[in-house]
Amino acid sequence: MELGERKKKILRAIVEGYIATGEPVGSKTLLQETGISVSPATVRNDMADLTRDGFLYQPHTSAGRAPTQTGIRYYIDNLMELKAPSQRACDYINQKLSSCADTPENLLRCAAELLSDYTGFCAVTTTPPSDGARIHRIHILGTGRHTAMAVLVTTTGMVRSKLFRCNFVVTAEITEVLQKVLNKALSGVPLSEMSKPFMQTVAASFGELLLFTPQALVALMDIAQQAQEIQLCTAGQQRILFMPDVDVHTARGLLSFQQSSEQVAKLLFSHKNGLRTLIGTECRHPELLRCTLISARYEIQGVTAGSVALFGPMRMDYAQCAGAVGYIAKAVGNLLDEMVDI
Amino acid sequence: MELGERKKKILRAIVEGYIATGEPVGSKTLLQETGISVSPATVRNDMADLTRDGFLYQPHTSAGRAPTQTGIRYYIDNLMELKAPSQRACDYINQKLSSCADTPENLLRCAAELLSDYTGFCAVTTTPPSDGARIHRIHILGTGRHTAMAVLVTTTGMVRSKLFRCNFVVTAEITEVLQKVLNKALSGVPLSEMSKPFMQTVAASFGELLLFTPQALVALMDIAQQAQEIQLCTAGQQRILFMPDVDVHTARGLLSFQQSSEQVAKLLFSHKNGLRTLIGTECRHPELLRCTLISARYEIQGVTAGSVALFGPMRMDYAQCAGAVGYIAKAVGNLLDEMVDI
DNA sequence: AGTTAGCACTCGGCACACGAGAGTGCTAAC
DNA sequence: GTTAGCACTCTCGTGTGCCGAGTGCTAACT
Repeated sequence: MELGERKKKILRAIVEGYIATGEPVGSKTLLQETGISVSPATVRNDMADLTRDGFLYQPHTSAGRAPTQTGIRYYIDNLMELKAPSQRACDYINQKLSSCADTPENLLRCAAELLSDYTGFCAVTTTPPSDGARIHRIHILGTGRHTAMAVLVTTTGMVRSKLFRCNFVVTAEITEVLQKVLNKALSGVPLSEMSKPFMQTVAASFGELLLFTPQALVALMDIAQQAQEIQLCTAGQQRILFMPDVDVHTARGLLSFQQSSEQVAKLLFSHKNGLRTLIGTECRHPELLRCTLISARYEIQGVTAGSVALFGPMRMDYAQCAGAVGYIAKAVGNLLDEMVDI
Repeated sequence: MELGERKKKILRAIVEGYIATGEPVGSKTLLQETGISVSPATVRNDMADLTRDGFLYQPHTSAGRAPTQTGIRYYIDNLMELKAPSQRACDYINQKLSSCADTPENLLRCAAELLSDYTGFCAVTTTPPSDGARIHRIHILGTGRHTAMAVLVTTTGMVRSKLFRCNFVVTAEITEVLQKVLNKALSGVPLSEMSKPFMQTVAASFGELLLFTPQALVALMDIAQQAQEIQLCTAGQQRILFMPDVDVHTARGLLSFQQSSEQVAKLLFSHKNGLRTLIGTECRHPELLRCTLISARYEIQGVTAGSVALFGPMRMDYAQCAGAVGYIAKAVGNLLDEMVDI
């Protein structure tokens, strides 16, 4: 729906006023706080139209107007001006992120913390998905008399490790042989193929070595499994209880929702690129009915990869928060670009 | 203070009634639900005494009595019978714990989850402190063109790793030499000595190799640092919002408190062995004013090590929860005993 | 046709009162 | 030391009345 200029101004003023105070905005206060020079009655007429068309609602007859979800959506799509973080904030963010850029996990943890600190809401970042990653190299190290460590390096540069117990005494000779055999058998194998049946056929080919390999194979399978899962970094969950307009019920819902990593990952990956804001029912999840989710996909080498996201209440400074999410997603992408190294 | 038998019975009935219902208990209901065969008036007299002595309080004149913190403390110390988990629950716990007993971290994460699931409250476990641990062995692996991985095995069997970037191309020859040199220089060194000045003197002794070692040394220093810190595993934080009698203020306090790992670790390690229950102000922390903390130290090879703990509301089934904390701490200790392997 | 002034109207929030019910403390008798 | 009886206190839910903010409508104006 196309709105007239004045109605746009009024809608914008109401959305921003409501965001700032949490109170429905009346025709009189609206005129005081904007430069619009018409009478309150005119504003009321426009407000009545906007209410009829679903952009505003009245909590009760003698209250002002607050924006509906539709109204906020229109504001975001047509009226809002994205606010990038200030120069000082950008400098701070870049400096912090660079200092954590040793591994992707660390960088993403740091990014989540920064975003949460900056906005005061709950931030979530994801590692890049490992689509099509293959096994690049395997290391086997002895770490104890009966324990060893399997390290898996993928073609995407990801490194994951896992300890496993052995029912034989671990010696340098054995780990060396194991490592050689495993690399020979598994180098180049896609992570997605590291299934139980496949491992059994691999194990069958080991002949007399079979005695020493089972635990290592199980560990490698676990690592491959785990490496394919998207890792989530969450920061500022405790802030959920400090968010404006968040009642216990909403807080419970949001916390419960975030307990399921799969659920969160699925939601964050349900848009393909750029910045997206979902408000209330747009999240398509009953537990997020009163929440906002702002998320951005970051890119590595020009390809859409992981996600940077912010969970907040329905009433938030969308312009500022979306600006921050977008900025941090870009920064994370750039740093991960530099990190690619195989 | 020594109480008469009937008063003990009455206090116990009030504490347990209050725990079960959350409502102050009246003289009449008390008689209905216990086998005490005296008149309500007698009970009222005793209740008046118990109130005067600080064990009970009245929210208002026409309400029954609820236990004060002093009353609950007396109940825990003198009246309560610890309830161990049922045979079935024990079997379940043991089976779950065994299946996670590959690394101490995993086991403790699993223990926290079990404790939280069993009680419905928020559980925290800690890894054993690494007092006096020394470097047992160091592995250096190439993981990318410019990245490598340092793995540190301590004399206590702990294994920790960290990736680091190198400003030279990482080859098998270099990692092998590095590993040899680092092991020679650092094996047997206590983690607590891995400080910056010490590392500088070590670096100085490397001669021409100096070019290749700085990043590895920094990584090892970081690992040593990190390995000396107590790791906390927290489970069921989202349950804080579902606990009975927990208002938003208390929930905020508890969540904020748990944000600081040092703070939590300090509190958990402030008793030396066995089972401890702290209620309300006994926690000596304003944010835990309305909370209960039940914690137990587990032992490895007969020596007090880490801690298993439960954060809950003031009103909880102390007998059951303390029983569970105690049981799981024992189970964790036993499994860690078996895991020691150097 | 759009804008404005005026005015009656609606409704939430607050204060207050009132009765019912639960549970007590006190007194006098056992 | 224990008990029965009774008056008392306090919370909670309900109902009433008033205030004020903000509206919608109508009629007049540009």
